[in-house]
Amino acid sequence: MDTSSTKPRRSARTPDRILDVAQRLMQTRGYNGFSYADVAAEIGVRKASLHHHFSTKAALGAAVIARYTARIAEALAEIDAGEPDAAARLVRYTRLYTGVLTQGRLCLGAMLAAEIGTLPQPMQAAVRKFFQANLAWLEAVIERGRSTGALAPQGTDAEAARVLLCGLEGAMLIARPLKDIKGFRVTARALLAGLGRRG
Amino acid sequence: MDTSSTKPRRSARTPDRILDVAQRLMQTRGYNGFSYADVAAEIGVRKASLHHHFSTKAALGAAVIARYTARIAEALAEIDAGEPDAAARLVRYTRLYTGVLTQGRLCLGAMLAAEIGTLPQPMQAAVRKFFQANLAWLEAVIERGRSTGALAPQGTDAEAARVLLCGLEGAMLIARPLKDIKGFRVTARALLAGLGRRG
DNA sequence: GTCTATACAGCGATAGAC
DNA sequence: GTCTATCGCTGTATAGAC
Repeated sequence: MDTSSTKPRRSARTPDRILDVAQRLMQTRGYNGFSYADVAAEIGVRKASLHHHFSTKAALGAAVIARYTARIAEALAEIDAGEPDAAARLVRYTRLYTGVLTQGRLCLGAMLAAEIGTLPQPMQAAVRKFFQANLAWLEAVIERGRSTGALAPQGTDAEAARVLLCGLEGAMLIARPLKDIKGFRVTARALLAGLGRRG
Repeated sequence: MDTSSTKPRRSARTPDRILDVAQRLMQTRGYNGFSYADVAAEIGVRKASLHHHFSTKAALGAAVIARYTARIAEALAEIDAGEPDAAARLVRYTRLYTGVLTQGRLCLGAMLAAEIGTLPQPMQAAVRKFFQANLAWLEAVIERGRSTGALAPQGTDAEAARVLLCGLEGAMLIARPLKDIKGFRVTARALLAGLGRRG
């Protein structure tokens, strides 16, 4: 999932800059691994100023995941609009992940999934929504691919969607400790191959 | 990965009890999500006493991941000793994951992988070693399965090993926010099916 | 909208008595 | 090996001036 920001121009409004920095820190260090002090230092304001825009850390976290999910939805809609072929749609989907990983980031959903038990309740619900949206889109694409003959996965559409989502999120998760982005690309390709005609 | 403890009997020595509690907290809340105070309260001692056994939190964290990796190695050796068939070995491997998940825990490796950028350097290296050990074992099992005809995965043995590892870790990661352990089981089964004869 | 100043809780860690 | 006591720091959050 890219969508780190459409254009991280310095002239962005302060709330957006806060969201950008908070999102990057959440994707690299986790929700429990960053503080208002980190964000403030990077934006160039004082901690207290952040509270004017996002009253609590929980509110900031919720805003970040909400924007992230919305941007993913936009990205998926763009893929649908630009790619008629199901297999090509999935390739573009995996490229979203590659984009994030090459920035040294983890998918925000994956990071928050790991921390799920420590998150404020609204964020927990948002994480769940995020994965459900991804699964729903993938399932629809796979269904389409099966009907046109572009894809022939084993098992149900829902199962194939989940295998792909879990495989990509897991590959991203593991790529960073292994310091092996190339391995992620290979794994992503193998996952797509598994959905192919001979799958 | 189970190995939460061979026997969590209450009469265990204090260092072991500390390790047990710390491990469970690390698997449920993450390294950045628990404190000495949490462990001390649960063990029934004071924070200062923990420092007598593990001088720093980093040392405690390193001890937990080292023990975890060693126990996994034991579990894999047991599988090798007890199961000649490659496919059956993989089934037992996935059961290790199911055991952890049904305890409400995440694989320790997966949790620490998410937090990797915030961990003390020795822990980062240990996480990497953990995944390398898992991949090496899986690759050997898959190679054996291919040679006996029990398995016929697409791609190389290394690719198939990585797809399985990433798929299982990712499925575990996502199962908790989705509150869907059943979905994990289905996904694990689908991943194994993908390595089968028609794969 | 940003600042200074501050409150207050929690953190990891240490000293020294028992 | 465990305790009490405490240190220094960082965390989130608030009050009120500018």
